[in-house]
Amino acid sequence: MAVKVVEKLSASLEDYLEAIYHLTEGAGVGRSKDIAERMKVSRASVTGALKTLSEKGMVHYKPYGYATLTEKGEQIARRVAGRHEILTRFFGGLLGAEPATAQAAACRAEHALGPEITARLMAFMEFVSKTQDDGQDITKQFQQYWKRVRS
Amino acid sequence: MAVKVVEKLSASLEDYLEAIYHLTEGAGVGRSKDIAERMKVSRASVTGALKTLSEKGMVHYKPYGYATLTEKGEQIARRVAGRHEILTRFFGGLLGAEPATAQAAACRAEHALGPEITARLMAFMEFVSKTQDDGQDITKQFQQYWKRVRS
DNA sequence: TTGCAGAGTTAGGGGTGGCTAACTATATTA
DNA sequence: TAATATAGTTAGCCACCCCTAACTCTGCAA
Repeated sequence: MAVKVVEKLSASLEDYLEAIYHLTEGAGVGRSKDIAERMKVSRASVTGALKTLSEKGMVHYKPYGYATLTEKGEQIARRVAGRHEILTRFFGGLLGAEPATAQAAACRAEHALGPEITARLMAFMEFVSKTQDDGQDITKQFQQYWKRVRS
Repeated sequence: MAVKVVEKLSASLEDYLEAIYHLTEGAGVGRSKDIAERMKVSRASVTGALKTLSEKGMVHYKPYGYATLTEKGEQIARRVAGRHEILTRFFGGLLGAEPATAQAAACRAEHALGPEITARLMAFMEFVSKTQDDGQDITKQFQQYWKRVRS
């Protein structure tokens, strides 16, 4: 009578869910080829991943058909995408890294964050965006500091 | 005439270097058994990793002997340990997560950060520790915000 | 010096996840 | 409707990294 409350997914499978999530946004469909292109893997790898995700009840998938997320899959995809987004804003917006650099780091780090850290980081970004001192927010202050400090 | 400027190591191998680095600090030696215990892997896994790291010129290692880092290995280990440390301070010190939670997340995230993000994060932590507003540093302000916001 | 406990290694196996090559299904278009 | 291009799958391979079981080495104690 094992009831799996939390499905543990590998970083790789999480990435597939996230890709499908973004591809199916706005009436799009999850085509194998597009997933492969987006993730820069072969179509064969996508097939394998879809099979695994299907077995885990994360995607609706039939051979030669489109892939769509199940409720469970979408839930996880949203969470991963959320982490990705918050990290991108942190690395890019606050720390001031180049968009591409911030994106890449976020994609790698998103799997490392648990709910606790995620919640706190979200609150922190909110806190930062709300705090104003002398008409200057923390972002601006740090950007000045960074300019001064890097040489 | 290929000159490997940057040796790419897997997250796993980086972890082994970091473990050896910490074990050999303060006149200690890198014993296989201790590495295994620290990393919670079997001794057999350690042997395999040491062999690989030795081939890559990261550790001095002879069967049945102690492991020590080469200059190249120590350089990488320092970098990884530094990232670990800065992330722990960020997650724990600034965001206020429990030490164990912060540690664990840092260990997972340390491999995801490139030099650019690392440098900026270090500067940010420095900036935070130096900034004082109304006799309150950002850490304290955020902790108050967090208390208010979480429910 | 011998023998034994504990440390270290080897052999073999499993899971994941990527790849290419070759095959099959689908869909488009003439 | 039949040919063909494109999308998708399958099969087989490799790399990584972990495991257990069984063997070997080393150093210490009797």
